[in-house]
Amino acid sequence: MKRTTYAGLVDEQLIGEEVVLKGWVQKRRDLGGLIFIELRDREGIVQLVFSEEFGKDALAVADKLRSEFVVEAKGKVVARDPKEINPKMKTGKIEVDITDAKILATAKTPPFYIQDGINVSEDLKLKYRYLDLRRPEMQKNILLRNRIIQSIHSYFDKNDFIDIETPTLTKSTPEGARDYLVPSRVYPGSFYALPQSPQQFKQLLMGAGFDKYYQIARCYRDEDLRGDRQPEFTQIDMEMSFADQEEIEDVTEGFIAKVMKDAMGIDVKLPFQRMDWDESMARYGTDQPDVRFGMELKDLSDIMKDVDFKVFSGAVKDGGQVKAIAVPGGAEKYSRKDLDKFADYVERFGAKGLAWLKVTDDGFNGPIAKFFKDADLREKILAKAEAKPGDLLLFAADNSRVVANTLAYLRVEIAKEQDMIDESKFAFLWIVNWPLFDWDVDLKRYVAAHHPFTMPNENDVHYLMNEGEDPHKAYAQSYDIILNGLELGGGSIRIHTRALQEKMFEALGFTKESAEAQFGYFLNALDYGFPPHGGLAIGLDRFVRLLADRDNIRDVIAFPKNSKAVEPLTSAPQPVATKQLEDLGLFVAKPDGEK
RNA sequence: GGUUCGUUGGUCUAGUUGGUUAGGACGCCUGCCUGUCACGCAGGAGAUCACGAGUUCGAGUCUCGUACGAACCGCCA
Repeated sequence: MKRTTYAGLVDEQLIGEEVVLKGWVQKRRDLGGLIFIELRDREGIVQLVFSEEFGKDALAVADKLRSEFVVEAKGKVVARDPKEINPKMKTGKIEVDITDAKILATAKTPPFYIQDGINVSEDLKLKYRYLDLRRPEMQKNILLRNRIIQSIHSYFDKNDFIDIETPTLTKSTPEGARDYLVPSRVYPGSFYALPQSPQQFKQLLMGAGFDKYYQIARCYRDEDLRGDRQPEFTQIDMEMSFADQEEIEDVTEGFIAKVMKDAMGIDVKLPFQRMDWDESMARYGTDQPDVRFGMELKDLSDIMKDVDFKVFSGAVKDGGQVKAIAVPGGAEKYSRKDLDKFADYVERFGAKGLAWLKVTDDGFNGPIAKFFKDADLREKILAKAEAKPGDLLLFAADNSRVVANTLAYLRVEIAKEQDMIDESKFAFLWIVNWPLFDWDVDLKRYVAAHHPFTMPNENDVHYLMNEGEDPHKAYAQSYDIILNGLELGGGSIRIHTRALQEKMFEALGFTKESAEAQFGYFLNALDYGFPPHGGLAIGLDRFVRLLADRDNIRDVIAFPKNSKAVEPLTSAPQPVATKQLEDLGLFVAKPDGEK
């Protein structure tokens, strides 16, 4: 018997027709001489009816059916009696009277229900991922991911981009994340690295004259995991020659608009909002702001620099800042206990505490209110913080980094608690004009804010090229794209001349020799006529996750790793046979405590 | 590397001040049932309370350690 349609696609159009369906038993309801089976496949569920009057043998088969048995069934689609219609089911107006049925596979009782919204540990779901993936919500996520991928291919193909594969066995690089290494059998002691991104190769492809490149590329980073981070992940990677920042942003907006239309049926408004990095840090304390709500950070440093409250005035005098957010109506909503909890939490950002004031009709309330009795001062604070009676003012006073982290966290957390976010909105935003360098506190040196191939702003090139100027003052032609307060991806215009690229390495603390050793092949390539070029990469998993409205990217990846980078289904990683290690010339040190 | 929380039949969970037979729901098995759709009814099986040590007359419960899991910080664009 050949399948004629999917269970989930049987509808009123097919009434009177004979259909052959194949799928899994979702549910069996045995009423004796009458058995109902809910049959599930990737498109949905339909009710099958087994009774002696339709097929005696089929009824005997139905008697044996259990959850998750695989079954094929032939029967006639019929309209249900009006009083038997199930409005909760998409296929609830019809059912299939089964004349023939056959069990294709039996099944053990699954360790969890194959249905949406189950409350089961992530561990168990990952161990039986093939069962987890049978659940409709997971099927939906994976199908959505497919739709998005097809949409991306179609967009880039139509716009004359060329899909080119780049190696996954490549060279380790010192900058950025920790590499996954692959030992070489042919050269014992030497290693390939799995790419953190196809960055170098896509630039070389521009040098090769391919002009417009894209790839849906797997990338690998050996760092600890988070809800939105997996050790292997997928990037929508693209690069264009002879394009400036604006053209690359246009292409990106075009592809995002197409994906939103194809996968979600949503028309997004173009162009997206653009904001300078400096402004984003000042107003939101983060480079990935959620602009779906206000409650912005207000700088009160000037007002606070001479107040009696030493925590504030001292922070300003030490070169730091005092900033605040005003929580609308927060004076009532937040108790001292709630605020203590926030204070505990923000300690992890380095904050020494959390100062707050409740705004009343005639002054301030709270432990530090006594320092702010002066009416003039109060007016200044209220005006600057844009606060009114009934609001709660939350302050951070410290260096700019601690202040930003603390208030950025509180802003988002409180907005979530107070339902201030319109969840139906998709707020895309470009963050542009990044610093070219970042000071790394631990390494005590400058690192590339984006990566070492990023082009400085046209007007800042002199900081690098002229002797005696400070290269670290330069800003970059780089851009990140933010969706609902989460970084989707980013890119930059790249350096395409050897002279500037060498200066860049120099500014990052490379010696001529170390730059040559690490990136010599790339510097040499730049000698042979590279076009001006730039590009961008977007995290596919994160993008799909946001569109699927899930909390964790695991939900949009078929076989993800758990939070300890283990894949519970296969139990990878695993030790390997000594012979394999010998072939590779490897010797494994025993963990501490073992003999 | 660090912080916090967790681990009780297949699953989710209750478990009091440390006390006698570890309770419930769903699922599973058997039987009955021709209009169910969270089907119903009757009966039944199913637990090394993660592991190890300690305190105690007595530990699911208290203490310490270990393993595993989750979230977060560090790390990572």
